[in-house]
Amino acid sequence: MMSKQIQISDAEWQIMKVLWQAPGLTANEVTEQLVDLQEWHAKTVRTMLSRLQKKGVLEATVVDKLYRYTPLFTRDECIGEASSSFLSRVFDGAFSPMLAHFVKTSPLSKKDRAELERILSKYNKEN
Amino acid sequence: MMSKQIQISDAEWQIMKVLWQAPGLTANEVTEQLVDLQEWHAKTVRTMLSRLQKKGVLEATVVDKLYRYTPLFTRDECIGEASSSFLSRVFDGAFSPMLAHFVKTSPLSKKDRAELERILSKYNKEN
DNA sequence: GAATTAAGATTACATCTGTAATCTTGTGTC
DNA sequence: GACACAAGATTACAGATGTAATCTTAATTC
Repeated sequence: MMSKQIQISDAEWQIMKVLWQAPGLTANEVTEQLVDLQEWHAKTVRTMLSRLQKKGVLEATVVDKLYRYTPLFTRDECIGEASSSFLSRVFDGAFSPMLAHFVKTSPLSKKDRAELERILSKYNKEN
Repeated sequence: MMSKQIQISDAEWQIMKVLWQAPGLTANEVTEQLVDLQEWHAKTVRTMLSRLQKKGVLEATVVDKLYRYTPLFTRDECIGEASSSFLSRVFDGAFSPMLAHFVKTSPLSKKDRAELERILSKYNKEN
């Protein structure tokens, strides 16, 4: 479980996404993954990695004299953190108004809605 | 419509919530509303109000020699902004994974779920 | 009218973020 | 072994944020 109060910033999320996809990359490998998408300088990526390590979100292990970075929390854990922080900031922590908002404003395809209904009914049965 | 790139911080959201509830309050009135909930100093509230005004989120009009603050955007507009920013940061902008996450992890009551299903089916009919 | 207040303006200051540049050091090259 | 290069460490620096304190000024009170 994430020990609360760990904040992952916008830019840091980009880094984390890469490392959840491929844990254990080196700084350079992370940079390569990002260069296509982002306009980040290699130095910038290194800064992010260090900060994330300092925050305790990443672990750096030396392999062949190079640091390899690995997330210490799962994507789901971090999503949970970010979500509840967002939820309390914007919706005072109330789930259903938030869901209602998203369902109302989102461009859900028929398929998306079917999926959601499936999930809902599944959870209806369970509790 | 909010002109994008307006960011409302955590603390600022607290202020905004008060003013959406009761537009046109003075700084002191806002402070009063918040003192029960938050531990904010009156000076802090004033700083927030000024910043929000500077950001163009609030408008300050002088009434009887006192500033009265009014939101320039509706709550829904700001929710929309915050949501899409959250959505793109955490879920790469993909709605249904986000919804699925929330539905799975949220402690929805039977009533909440019923409400959601109602909304879903309503939107199913519409498009 | 001198002193006190209270509102608002200005300033403060540490931390976090985005975005790197510079410094240090070990390693490989001639 | 002197030199260059690359990885990592340290430093930079402006804007945002949280959280106020101080300064200015106009109105209020003796």
